[in-house]
Amino acid sequence: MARTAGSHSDITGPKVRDAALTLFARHGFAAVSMRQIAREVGVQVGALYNYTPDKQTLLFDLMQSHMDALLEAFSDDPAMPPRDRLHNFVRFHIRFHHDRPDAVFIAYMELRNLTPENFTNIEALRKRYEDKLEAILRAGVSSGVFDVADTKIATLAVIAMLTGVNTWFRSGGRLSLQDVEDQYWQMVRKAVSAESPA
Amino acid sequence: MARTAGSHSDITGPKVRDAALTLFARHGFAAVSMRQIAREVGVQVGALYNYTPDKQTLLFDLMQSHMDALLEAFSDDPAMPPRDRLHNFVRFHIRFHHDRPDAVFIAYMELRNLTPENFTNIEALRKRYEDKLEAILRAGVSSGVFDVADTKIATLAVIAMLTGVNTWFRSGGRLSLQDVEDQYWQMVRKAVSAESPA
DNA sequence: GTCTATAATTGGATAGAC
DNA sequence: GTCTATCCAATTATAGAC
Repeated sequence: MARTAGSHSDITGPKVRDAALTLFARHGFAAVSMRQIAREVGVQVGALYNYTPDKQTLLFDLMQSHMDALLEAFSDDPAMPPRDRLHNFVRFHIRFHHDRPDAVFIAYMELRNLTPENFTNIEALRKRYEDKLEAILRAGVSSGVFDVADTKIATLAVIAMLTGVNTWFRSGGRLSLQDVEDQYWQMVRKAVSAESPA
Repeated sequence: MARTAGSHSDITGPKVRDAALTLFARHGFAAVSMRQIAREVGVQVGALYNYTPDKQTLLFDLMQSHMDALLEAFSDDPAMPPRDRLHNFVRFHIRFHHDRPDAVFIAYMELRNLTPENFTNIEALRKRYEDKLEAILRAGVSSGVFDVADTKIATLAVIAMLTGVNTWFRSGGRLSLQDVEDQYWQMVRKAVSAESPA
């Protein structure tokens, strides 16, 4: 029952990741030292290296976990009408990103601090997520309910618009997350919908 | 006529700013050393301090110059129809940002590396730019040609969408900048326009 | 698993010669 | 205006005791 004194791998591991996530988001990867992370966790700097081979891998693992969770959490039903699938995507994207602002911030801002191999890996995951939205838009264009000149551009435009919510929205203000979801959905829906003939 | 040997303030000054802009955009402010900047310029590190009191001020000056240029370059005519004013804004924003990707990147990514006072200053400039778009949207809502639930949210949504172009578009590919402008204009126009009754 | 101590390097900024 | 030399603080990562 009694553990080795000072042994806490099951609890320290997550704390290292949490501390790194918070600090990297607040100050930036390059500006955060391993000593700062250790202080936040409550251990000495040497102990961190039981949980990550180096600082770069720590960053990469955080980004990969985030992208994996994103891909895992999104579900889409190709049998549904494109409009409903898009509505589902908009709500999901806003809510998922709102729930983890630090991870989102890091995943977008620290790409340049990844080694080339790690960068390629993360970009592939991002591409897989974009492809899910593009499939929805393409289905809608095929059936005539959507009208966009280029589904790839529309995909990037919609994702940029939705992710932008994280730069200004925090719960507890004048608007609820539901309000935000509703308003962005109206804008996205109109932006990609086919217009009724004049 | 002959200058003091080694005196090049008129040429070194801009070179310091150019080098800092490029390096900060590529690697991030915190990851770039004054020695790296000096090497890029072709001087020793001590010489840099003739052009900036410190590294923080160098960053701030780059961001402030960018925001000043942005505000200076945009022109709007409140007498024109809101739809034309919005079209003008979309084209201007895409083109201006496309022309200076490094400055745009820094202005969005390095806000957290500013001192609190400098941050407040830059944010005020950004707010002034956002207000220009919001005024256009408000005019269109008033006249009935636009329909958005909240002009502030629509402003942020449109700017996020348009600025997103910089993350993927580079001249010389499959699409011209004109193509991109046209497609984003269609999406923005539809997103904020009043829908014709069914 | 965590600690202390340390190696080896690099950082921003300054002083003083030219 | 630029250079060389330097100060002092901070960095990542490792070694070895417990």
